[in-house]
Amino acid sequence: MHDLKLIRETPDAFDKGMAGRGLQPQAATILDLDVKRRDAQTRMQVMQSRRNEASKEIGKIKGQGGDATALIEEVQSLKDGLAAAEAEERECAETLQSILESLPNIPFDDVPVGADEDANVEIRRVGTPPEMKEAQQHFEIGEALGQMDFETAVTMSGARFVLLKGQLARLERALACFMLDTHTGANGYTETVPPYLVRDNAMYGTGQLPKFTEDLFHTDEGFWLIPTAEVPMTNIAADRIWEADDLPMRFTAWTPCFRSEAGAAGRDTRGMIRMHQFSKVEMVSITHPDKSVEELERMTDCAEGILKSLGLAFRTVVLSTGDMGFGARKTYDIEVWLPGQEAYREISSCSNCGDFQARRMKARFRTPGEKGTRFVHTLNGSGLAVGRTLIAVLENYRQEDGSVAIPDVLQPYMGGADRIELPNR
RNA sequence: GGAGGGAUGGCAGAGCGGUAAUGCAGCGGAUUGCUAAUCCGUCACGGGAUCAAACUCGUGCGGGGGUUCGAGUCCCCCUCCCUCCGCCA
Repeated sequence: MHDLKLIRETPDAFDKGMAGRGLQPQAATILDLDVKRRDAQTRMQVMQSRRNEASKEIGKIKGQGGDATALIEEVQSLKDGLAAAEAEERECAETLQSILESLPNIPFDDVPVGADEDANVEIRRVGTPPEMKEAQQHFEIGEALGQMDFETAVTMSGARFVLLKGQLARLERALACFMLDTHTGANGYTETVPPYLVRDNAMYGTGQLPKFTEDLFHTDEGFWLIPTAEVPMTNIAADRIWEADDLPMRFTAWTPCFRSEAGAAGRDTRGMIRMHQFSKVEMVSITHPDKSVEELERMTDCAEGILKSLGLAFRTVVLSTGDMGFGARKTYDIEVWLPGQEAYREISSCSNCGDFQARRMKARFRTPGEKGTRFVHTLNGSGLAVGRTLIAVLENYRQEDGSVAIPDVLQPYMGGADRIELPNR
């Protein structure tokens, strides 16, 4: 949600932000509506003022047993004009609201301007992709191990689902536990187990609604399945006034995520890169407005730290203005090296949303000694997508004999095992 | 699933057709002074005015309709919360 006052004050900066998103200038339309709305409001208020005054008078006269017929008729005569002004004011306000809530957030000035991912800028590369004689894709490896079963998943759920078994199932759990332990330990996040089903207002708060319903799953009872734990964890701050001392709040959770992938038909159809259901360890920070810029660096560092611990090569890119998500002002994507694809693929996305979500969900804070409240800033980042991390481990740690080595830091979580062997047949 | 109760400012809490009490917290000020007390003001959002204020008008009692000169209050619809019973991990 955008701040109308800000648009009034700096319409050019607003349009520049929208241009970066590939949108036409919006400020003129918005401000025109704003002027119309205020004009209608002013006319409305003049009539309301007269009505209130007369009504008070009527009350007084009637209380004294007098005749107020003339005044009553006057108020009656105001009705049509008042109703018209009210309708106009309301119509403008609703239109304004629907425009403001459907426009994406304004990118920071240091975000590269561009239409799509081609304009993203790589800012660092960490680690070296391993030399491999014959790299395989994760589904080849997983199926050879006999522990990654797409066929069975299809029979019960259709495409974009997978059944993991045995040590691969455990590897998923091991990865998630390792990530959670790292974030709740060294990184200072508070672990949560949030709801996986939420209502409209929560989805509106983080920006999935009203525009992106087609990406979501919905139940007959009116719940939405969370596409990321960002939704329930960010909404922890919703509709409250916090104390400045409460900030920053840092939450993490390991949850399933549900996405319809409506716009992704035909993409990543093989394997478990793009699933309707996947698990992810998410980080959310609720910060003071002055701290969100540095918090994004911190959060990205936390995500990268997991990859470093796992010994996986990756690169970090800044998304261009056209490639960023709806609510973000700046986003870092972390892409892990997948030998089977000979490509870096997204495994984490860390975003600073500024006050965009906070405004939608009325998440505010108060500072002692200051009057009034301000909106908090919200950030979210994957730390990491567990399914894709599992893929990365399989492809990067596959041995020439077909077995898969287990990274050192995961071995305690795998019952001490140091590799996953091919089945004896 | 059945039966009830409720939603009012940051929080607590009155009001039942005639300008939204009061308390606590916060903010501004005054005063006395010793680990704070007392008093006054302020205390949501929006419009107008202003360099900015003072000022002024309006809206706001979960949301939306209706009745009325006038609705927190009466009527209708919806949402959410709570309690009890039933069922259940």
